[in-house]
Order: sequence, then structure tokens, then C-alpha cells
Amino acid sequence: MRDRPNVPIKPAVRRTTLAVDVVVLSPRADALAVLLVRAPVGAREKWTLPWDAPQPGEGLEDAAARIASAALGTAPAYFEQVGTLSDGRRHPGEADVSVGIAALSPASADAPMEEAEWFPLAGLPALAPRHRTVVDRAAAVVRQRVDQSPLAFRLLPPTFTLSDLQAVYELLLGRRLHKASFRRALQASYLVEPTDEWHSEGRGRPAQLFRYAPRKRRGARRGVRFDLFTE
Amino acid sequence: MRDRPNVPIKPAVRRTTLAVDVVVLSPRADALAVLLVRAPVGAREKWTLPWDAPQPGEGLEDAAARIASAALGTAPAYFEQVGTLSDGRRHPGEADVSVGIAALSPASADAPMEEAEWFPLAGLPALAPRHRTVVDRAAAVVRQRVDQSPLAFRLLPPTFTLSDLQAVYELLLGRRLHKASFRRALQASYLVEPTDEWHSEGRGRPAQLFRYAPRKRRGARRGVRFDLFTE
DNA sequence: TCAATAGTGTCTGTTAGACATTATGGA
DNA sequence: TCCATAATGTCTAACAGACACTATTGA
Repeated sequence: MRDRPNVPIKPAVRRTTLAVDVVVLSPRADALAVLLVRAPVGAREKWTLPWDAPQPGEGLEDAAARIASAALGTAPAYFEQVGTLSDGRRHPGEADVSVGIAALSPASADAPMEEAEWFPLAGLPALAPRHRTVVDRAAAVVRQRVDQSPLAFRLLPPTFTLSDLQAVYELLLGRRLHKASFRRALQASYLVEPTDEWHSEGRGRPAQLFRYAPRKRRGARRGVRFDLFTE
Repeated sequence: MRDRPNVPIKPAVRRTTLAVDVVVLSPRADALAVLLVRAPVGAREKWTLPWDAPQPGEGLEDAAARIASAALGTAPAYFEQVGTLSDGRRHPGEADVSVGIAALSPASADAPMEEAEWFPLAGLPALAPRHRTVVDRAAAVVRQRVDQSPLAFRLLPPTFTLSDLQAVYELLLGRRLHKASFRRALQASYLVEPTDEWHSEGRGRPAQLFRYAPRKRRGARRGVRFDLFTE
């Protein structure tokens, strides 16, 4: 241990305004979609992310669940922070710090409330700059985590076909996957188990339904993956 | 587009107090270490994470740089948010929302200021519960990102031996790596380039020094890696 | 029967990990 | 010389991706 100072650090807290911005993501019409709500921005109404300030005593994830539920009609299955922004208040009544939270909602979830609507990620209307940033970060975080965390299962109903699962992975990763390799890797992962049910969707052979049921498994491969670096 | 509601959502902002907690990480004595400072906690002095409220107009990362510099004497090379906590104010003068930020400082950085000290992650003194959480999250985030982002190079001086680099990876991953495989993967990644210098450290053959110099490279492998799931 | 989708077996090129070997310094 | 560390070559088992094939439904 070293000498103690005689000028201890004693920071002072400062008042600020806080908002929680929620990016509810769900696969809709073969694209990853974001839930937006109609809300007044200045004098007019525009589409914006659902947001609100946390209530006293309410945690950030609790606030996100409440905010998402108000737009979706039901609570999403999964929440994850995607970053806190402090770009300063631009207009009176706006917050100067906002916590961005991504939420995942299965494709089977009910239609949104009347004042809300799904928009594909690639075709969003104009958003406030901060909301645009939060959406981009949410998409990036979800895409980055998809093969390190079982996120994909939060975008599917409790039972699903392996083709459904692969389609979600392809949505999140933004590229096609090889069917046989995908199933081999999935088999080795012990993440799903088959059910007794089959799903028939018009033409073609019916597909067996699976459920998410992670189990113990042998040690994963160990190598360092430099090749995932993006920069 | 659907019917517009006649009860638009208009959330109200609310005043809150904000803190930035900084976890400066650096490899020290063959372990990943955290920088702590002496600061008053209630009536006594304890070791705590460096923290402060952001100043008016100051961004969160700017605040983290200022806070870390005050304890370290120099600014860390890299910052990354690890989560925002809102577990409620427990004592007067404490913040009720805190943004946790991890900072990486190379092993070669100068000794910390007098009121600060490095502690190995495994041997930290008792911290406030919120600070303990932030430290754990910082360690988890850094360990998770190490093979998706060139974090390891932020923990090394500008030039380093491949054994140094491997040691940092082993610290972050918490396991030993195979030397030949490590170098093969590194070679294929085009992340480093050799310099003309060699480093001799007592016994043994001198090692060539390398520097971080990422370049273009062929497409990365494409498979889905279910086996990295932790849950 | 054809079309469409589900699901599987086999081959091959690539690579992680193991092992062995050489290289080069200090004691 | 011995020891310690650096650096590299070779072998093998495992695996990703490609391809081909069978299976099962509706039209």
C-alpha cells in the first residue's frame, strides 16, 4: 500500500434528465423490424421509438418492459442495454442522457397497439438523431451477440422448425447459411430438442418442431478467433 | 399505416443524479489489475473505483477520460461502456444512476498517482456493491470482446513480442493457448507486422518486436458458433 | 407426375491442437 | 556445455462447406 493523500476525491453529483429508449426487434415479413409509435415531436406527430423516463424506484429494465408493453400490448421476452448516450439536450423537454435498450419479441407475438407499427430496419422513417443512433446500436449489438448468446430463440415462438431457426440466424447475420452445416453445428451444441409435433405449411414435407432446451455439453473449441475482428 | 391515436404518448422527463464509474484495467504482475483510489465512504476512507459526475456539456467518455486521468496520471487508450445501473440511491450524496465504463491501459503506462493503486482482479478489497457489479461487468465485457475486437493491443505498449501478446490473451481469456496455433491464427489475421527490433529479456533467444497494424484480409470464416454460448 | 420443402450421407479442403525440431541467446 | 525461450515444420482429428441424395407432403 502506498501513501494516502490528504486531498481525498469527493465528487459531487449533479442533476440530469434521463430517458429510456426501447428498440423492440422482431422478425416480420422476412426482415428484422423495429416497433415505432406515433408521438408528438415539436408541433407535429412523427414516428419515434417508444420511450419514457423511469419512474421513481423503477429499474431501467423494468422501465423498458413497461414502455415496450405500452406499444406492443405484451412484454418482450428479452432486454439488453445497448449503450447510454449523453449528447446534450437539444430541445426543452428532451432528456440529456438516454439509455438505449434492445428488446426481442417473437414473431408470433400479437399485433402491436393501434398507435404502433412495425418497420423493417432497412426502411425506417426519419427519426430523431439520437433515436437513429440507438436503433443502429441495437441492431449491431444483436447481430454481434447472436452467436455468443441464444438470442435467436427469443425471436421465435416456444416451438419452431429448424428452417425457422435458420431463417432467424440468416436475418440477424445478414447472410445465407449452409443448411447441413447449420444443423450439424446445432446438433453439436445441444441447444434444442425435438418435440412430437410436426408443422405443415402448404407444400412440401412437414417439418419437425423443436424447442429451446440447452443442456450440458463437451468443451467448446478453444482457438482464438482473430478473424472476427471488424476493425 | 394504421389509425392514429388521439392520445399521443408524451413522456415527462424526471430529474436524477448521474455518476460515471471507471474500471481501468491493465496487466500487472501477470494478472489483470484494476485501478482503485482512496476516497471517503461515510466517515472512513476506503478503496473505491474512480468516479465522478459528468460536467455540463461533457460526454460520458470524456468524463471517463478525465476521471481515469486523475487517478492514472495519463489517459487510458480505450474506453467502453459496460452498462448503466439504476439500483436506487442508498445514501445521501450518492447517485441513483451510474454509467460503468471500462478503460484499458497498457502495461507500460506510468505508475498511478499517489492516492491510487493497482489491485489484481482476484484480490480486490471490499467495494461498494454497485462498484463490485461494475468491476465484474467490465471484466466480463472485456473477456467477451477480446476475440471480436483488438482489445488486447490496448493493453500492450506500441511494440511487443508475440509472447507478450499471447500472455495478454491468456490473461483475458483465463486459459492457456497453444503457441503454434496462436501464431498461425495471428499470421492469418494480418493484425500485426514485424519491426526491425528485437527484445532480449535475460535468458533465452531474443524475440522479435511487432506492432499492431491491421490490414485487409480475405473473408473470415462463416460458420455459426453455437459452442460459444455460455448459457 | 411434378414441385417444394425437410432432412441426411459423403467427400474434401482447411485448420486447431499436439508434437517435434531447430535457432539463439545467457549462465 | 546446459538451460531457457523463440520460432517453425509436420501430422492428425475435427469440422465447414459443397454436393448429392432420399423423404414426404400438396397440387
